Amino acid sequence: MAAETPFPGSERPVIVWLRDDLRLSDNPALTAAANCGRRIICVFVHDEESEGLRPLGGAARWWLHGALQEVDNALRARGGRLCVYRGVASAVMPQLAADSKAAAVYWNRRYGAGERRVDEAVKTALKTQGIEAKSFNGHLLYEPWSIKTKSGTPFRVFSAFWRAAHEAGEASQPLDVPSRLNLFHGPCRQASTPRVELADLALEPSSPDWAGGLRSNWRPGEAGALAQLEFFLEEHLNEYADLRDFPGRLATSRLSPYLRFGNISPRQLWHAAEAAANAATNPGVHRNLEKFRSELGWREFSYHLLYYNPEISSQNLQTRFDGMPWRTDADAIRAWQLGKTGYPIVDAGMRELWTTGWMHNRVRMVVASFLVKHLLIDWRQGEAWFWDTLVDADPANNAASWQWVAGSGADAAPYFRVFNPVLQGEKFDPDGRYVKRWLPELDGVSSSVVHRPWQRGSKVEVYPERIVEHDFARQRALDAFKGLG
DNA sequence: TGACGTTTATG
DNA sequence: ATAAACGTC
Repeated sequence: MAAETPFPGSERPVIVWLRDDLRLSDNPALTAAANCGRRIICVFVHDEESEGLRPLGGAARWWLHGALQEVDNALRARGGRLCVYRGVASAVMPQLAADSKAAAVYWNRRYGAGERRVDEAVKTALKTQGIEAKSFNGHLLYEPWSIKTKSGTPFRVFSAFWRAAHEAGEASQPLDVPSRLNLFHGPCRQASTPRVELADLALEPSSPDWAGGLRSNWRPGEAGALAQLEFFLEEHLNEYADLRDFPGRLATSRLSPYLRFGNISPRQLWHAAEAAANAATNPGVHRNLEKFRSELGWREFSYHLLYYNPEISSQNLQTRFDGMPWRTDADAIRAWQLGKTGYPIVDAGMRELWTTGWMHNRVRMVVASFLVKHLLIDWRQGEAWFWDTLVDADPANNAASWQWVAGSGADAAPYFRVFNPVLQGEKFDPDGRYVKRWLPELDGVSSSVVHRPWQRGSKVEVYPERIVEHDFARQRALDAFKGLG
């Protein structure tokens, strides 16, 4: 067969390398490519081989598939397509750039250690080939190196970090989808590495197909993100501060998986929330806006911690926790994973997670506290389960939040702060609406005992026995903490 | 972005 | 007698 030009056309194209920025709006790399006037090739490389890249969990893989599909659809609607490859990115990208005779490769930055190593290797290889490599900020309001203490060290306390972030200036305005995209629409051939179909990546579960609950609860991709944002701003922003902690109210934004894969950007949320607040007339608008923004702030802080603590998902930030006498208890872990601990608020959360790939934020704190403190099981076990089951499993947020709950984090909850799952349930799910949604065992149980079904008179016979009793577990956790010195 | 036992204030 | 307030984990 005669050799054919992999990417025909006389003019040298620009490659946009998409990663955790699966959107067309507010995408600085894409906008820069559009502005440079060259033809644009949009590329995704599925890299499961490079050292230091953590393989995605099952739920996240499902989301990634849907988000990539949506990017491809959006590009096709504009006369282009998404070119998908598989392999070691630091080899594939330079080869692809050479084969396509690209003038430049643009991407939005990542902040994990392994990801930065890969991106650095790509940049070095491209420059050796005389190809321009340029990176942008599409993932954060404030990149880690732009926020520092007066003495030049990274922040370790959220409130101080967030105050300094405000002083660093307002997040910049989001970019529109480029009005003119000169997209490449050819067959995406490459001489060295064959292009693959999205389905070839096998990101979706096949048999058994466990993704039904995910499919019926989520619509991955940019259009789904914008729809969810509009719904949240319309229905829930104006009661956000008061109701976000009540899992029965569905008052949170539910935007986390979209942020994780960059189906929407924090800059878009920052400014869209402000616009919605300005248009509202009810009292407390400012308080709700600031509360929502501070949740974006926690995400920023997590990325700050990840950048300065590359091993955050495997190493205690406070090394004294290395001496914690974690228990080995496979039965307890299994009961926790399955939502059969005997505590309704814990069990409801874990079943919501298993069914939908997501869990309400308040309940995440309760189930995490239960695993780490009541069961004395290493937070890394919980982090790993969340990594595999959450559609929003995020390299920064997941690890930083688990360490926060465990008490091993930088600015962590004190270890002696042990959530009482009964009181948390009664306080934040007073009518039992949330636990009943996920626990059919509790049908018809009165709200007065729905969070303590073992109590005499609750008439709950089928509910799992408590795997550990609260007072005992609390004391055991406090003793273990005291032993850390 | 807790819980809990104890003390103190108020009637 | 009950509820704030307080100290400790």
